[in-house]
Amino acid sequence: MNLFEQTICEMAAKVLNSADESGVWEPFELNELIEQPPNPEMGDYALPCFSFAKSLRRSPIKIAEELADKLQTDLNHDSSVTAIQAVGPYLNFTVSAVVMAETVLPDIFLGTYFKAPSKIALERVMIEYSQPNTHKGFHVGHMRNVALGDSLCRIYKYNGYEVVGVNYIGDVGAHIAKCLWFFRNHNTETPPEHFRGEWLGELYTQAVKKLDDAQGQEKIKFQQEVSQILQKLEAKDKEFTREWKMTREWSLKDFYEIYEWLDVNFDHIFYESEVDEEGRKIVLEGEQNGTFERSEGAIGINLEEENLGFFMLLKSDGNTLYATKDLALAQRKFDEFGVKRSIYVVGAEQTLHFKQVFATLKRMGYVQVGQCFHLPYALVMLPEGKMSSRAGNVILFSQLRKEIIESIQSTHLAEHREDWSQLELNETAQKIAVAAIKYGMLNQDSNKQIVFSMKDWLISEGDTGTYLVYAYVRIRSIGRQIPREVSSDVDFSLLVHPNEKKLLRQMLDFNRTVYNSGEQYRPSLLARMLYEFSKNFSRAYNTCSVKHAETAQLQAARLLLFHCVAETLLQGLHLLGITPPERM
RNA sequence: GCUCCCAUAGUUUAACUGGAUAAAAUAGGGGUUUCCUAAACCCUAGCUCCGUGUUCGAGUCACGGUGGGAGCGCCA
Repeated sequence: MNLFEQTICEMAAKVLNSADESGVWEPFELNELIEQPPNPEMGDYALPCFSFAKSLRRSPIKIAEELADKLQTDLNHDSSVTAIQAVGPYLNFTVSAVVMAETVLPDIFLGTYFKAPSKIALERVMIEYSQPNTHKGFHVGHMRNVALGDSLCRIYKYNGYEVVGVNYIGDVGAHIAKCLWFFRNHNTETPPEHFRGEWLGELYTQAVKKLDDAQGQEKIKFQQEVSQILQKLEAKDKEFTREWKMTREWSLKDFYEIYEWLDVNFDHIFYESEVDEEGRKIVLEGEQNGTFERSEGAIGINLEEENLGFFMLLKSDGNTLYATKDLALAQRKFDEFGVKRSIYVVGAEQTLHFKQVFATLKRMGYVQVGQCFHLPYALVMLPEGKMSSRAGNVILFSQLRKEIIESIQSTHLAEHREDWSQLELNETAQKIAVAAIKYGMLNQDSNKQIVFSMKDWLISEGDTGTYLVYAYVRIRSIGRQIPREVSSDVDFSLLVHPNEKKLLRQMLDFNRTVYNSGEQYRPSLLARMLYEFSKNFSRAYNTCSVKHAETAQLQAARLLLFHCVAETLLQGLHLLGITPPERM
């Protein structure tokens, strides 16, 4: 509850309790009801009166009128509330822009505002995301996961949680055997200098195709060869292990380069290869003590009670499954990392899988499963259907990155080519590209599919990441041109323009928006707020000039306001994983 | 066959979790640069898949359809 909400709730509680002797309204209860009117002319805060109708036995419209009448006498000149009016069934409050500015601007200027949430020390939470497979290409679908997970890590940290952001890389399994099979037996090319991991992904696709296309005797022969490689890998055969390690490094090198470019950092990286054995052990022990059962040669658990069917945990040939390793991984998260809360950022197609994993962990006696959450997100699709490394119809991340950078360089940065260093041109293009990609992945709800079309991602107008960073650089540009130090010692009463007030309101609500984004697992809330915020800045930029302010006092006040807008935008963008350039 | 997700201007998405006149972007039409970066701003036109129900009130909840996507024991 901020200063304004508190004042409003206290005023409303007082007058409600005097009107209704049967019930007692506490200010904090009323705070739950507080909303924001659809447009600022109606007011800044609204109290809907529907819920009072029953006990007061009057229509909400009448109640709002009566309350508004009674409250008029409570208004005085230095109050934070400047006007109260009834609009239909709503009681609307207009608050003082001056008080708002006094409340929020000095704190932002000093930086204390952004440090407040982290002062509350909350529990340790692990966020698992990215999970790419080695020997496959990193495509734009993987990017959605990375953007979501990274942003959530940043938001949770900001909100006071102790965050452990982890990756879980798939470096074992049948797809690797297929890739190596093709690499050894059918490949004629020499590995390229760069992006060897992507090249392996192509080999994998070719391997799948060759296996699918093969007929009769040949098909059987191929399948035996692949199966043999898989067994040799499982048995830690020296030669194959060496080859696996070498090619695995190629993929990892690609991944780490991408993470670095994206400014994504993990606190820890798990590999499937390290939990493989552990998982097998857990399942075999579970079979011994009767938690799991053998069925058709394989081991699994009957989850009919939970309405989740039969969950396979170990193949009949004794090889591990994805599920096997997930049990071991969960055990490590709880036992070794002591996490209280565990978030899995994984595609929605695995919703059933995680329900089964969590149910199995519960049967095994892990009470912590109550704090395990699968955060699903919908796929990035191609117009012709699902992206699949198997089928080879993917848009590689490296291609998206390359095209966006080329587009930025040629259409916008060309004009600076004469006077900027090559280094700055490159860094600026990178920052804008990262903004465009991450914002594009985060600005919509995660349970909605994204149909990928390259031309959509090259747009730099309107509701895009580029727009946000452009707003930021324009504010910084103001600062460079005004020969005046930013100071919080200004006359706040000069900030009277509606556009300025909108900005103040959004800054006042910033920390709450970040909090909600985290608790609801929705970085999109923050992304959208920042877009609206940038939009409001752009409007203010056109209506409230700093350079051409009528008086020196007004200039100083606006300079402070816009400086604070830039600081807030910088913080917000950072929480989305975006670092804006200082000029563009 | 069963289960889950999605459906809103021509297109891509919002709507504070059941509240006020459904809001942006883009595409379309028109305008703004002797003045802090026109990657911007202003004006204009255009929308809740179809039924039934729940209640003061439904884009939002329930049930039944239609269309798209995903999942359902040896893939990850």
